[in-house]
Amino acid sequence: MSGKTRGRPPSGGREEILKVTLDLLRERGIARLTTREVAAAAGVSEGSIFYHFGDRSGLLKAVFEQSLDTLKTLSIQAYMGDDIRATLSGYSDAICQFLDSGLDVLMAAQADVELREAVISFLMENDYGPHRGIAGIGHYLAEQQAEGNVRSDIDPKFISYTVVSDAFHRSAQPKLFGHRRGVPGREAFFDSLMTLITPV
Amino acid sequence: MSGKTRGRPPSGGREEILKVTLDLLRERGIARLTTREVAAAAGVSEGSIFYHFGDRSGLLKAVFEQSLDTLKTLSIQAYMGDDIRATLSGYSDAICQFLDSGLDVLMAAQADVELREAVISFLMENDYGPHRGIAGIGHYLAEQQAEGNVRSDIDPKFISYTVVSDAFHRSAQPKLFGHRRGVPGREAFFDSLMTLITPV
DNA sequence: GTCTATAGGTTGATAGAC
DNA sequence: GTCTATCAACCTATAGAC
Repeated sequence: MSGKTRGRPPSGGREEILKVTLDLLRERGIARLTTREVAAAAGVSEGSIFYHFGDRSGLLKAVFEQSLDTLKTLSIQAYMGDDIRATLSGYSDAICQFLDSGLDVLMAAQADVELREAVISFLMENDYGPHRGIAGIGHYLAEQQAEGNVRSDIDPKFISYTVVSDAFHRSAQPKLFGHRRGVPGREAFFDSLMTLITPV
Repeated sequence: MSGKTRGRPPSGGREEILKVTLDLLRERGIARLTTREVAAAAGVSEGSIFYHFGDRSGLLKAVFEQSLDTLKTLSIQAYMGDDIRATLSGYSDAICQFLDSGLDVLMAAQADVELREAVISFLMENDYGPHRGIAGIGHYLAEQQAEGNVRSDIDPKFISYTVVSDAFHRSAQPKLFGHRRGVPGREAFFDSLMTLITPV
């Protein structure tokens, strides 16, 4: 490996196919995603798609893995600070940003058993999943608790789970139900949360 | 209307088709759901499917609406009592029970723009959605708060949202990620929640 | 209402030239 | 690596008998 992304960019075709596929997937849904339309939208021939990805399934898996692999860089580390609220809120925001497209991918995979299993395997192998975020926030809060910045009678794990499941719900509800009714604004959510966990 | 389900059951064929469709949909995914296989599994001819539902889309919409319409009977009313924990826990359990198949339907609909929009319209028309549960729990907790059974410095709406988003996450994570890591057990979750909202 | 048979239209995939 | 055919398979939907 001499650097970069490991031997590729001879003609951008492959990357364009990946990009277009994800776009079409999110707009029209995986059921309407045909190799024909991908080729047309990407400005390449169908042959190119099969040359690069083998088959339709291979194309989809590549798109899924590329999308989900952004989880690699998603860590609370980048948001950690003394301001608990800012830390939690910042990280939550980053999770939502990932889920905006990540959830579409995850849900699209549910449309086909084979893809479903492939995606779950990929997540397993890389240890990707909500448990990471939950654990990360949990450790952070435990530290803050040790320093007396968080009420001592609560379980950090519970709070961290609450933060992650909020981000999850906040991202998923609009997609599945078409609206945000019932979901508190970010500010309101963290206002309430801080009220609960701040020592008296 | 003379009663029952409004003029139907001449031969159970229609109901069997609906049942089998939902089963196949959940097992193999909507992308692999063909009218051919539904007919075979239901023990009817393809013609019957089109006679009853017009087209494949009609079949899917019928299945979706039938599944989602069980939300009609999902209310906190049935679980309300003086024991706050039992009330919340019982209702949460009922939500999860609905989501077990409801989420599969909701996510399957994401596979096709047309279905996606049809489902969202259906939900809108019936005012189905998380906001209902959130509001219901919110009112209940506000009452309990007025009676001094819930800490007075917290927003009932925040807690109710937390309960619903937990049920949501608890149901969704196993489907999307294939495991429950990071998700606290029901008991642990409500233990922590009660600790937070119980007056000192 | 249910079945059989069949038509019509897509779609994923391959082969071979450049 | 990319393109231009082209194919074989499959799937939705219809027509007509019972």
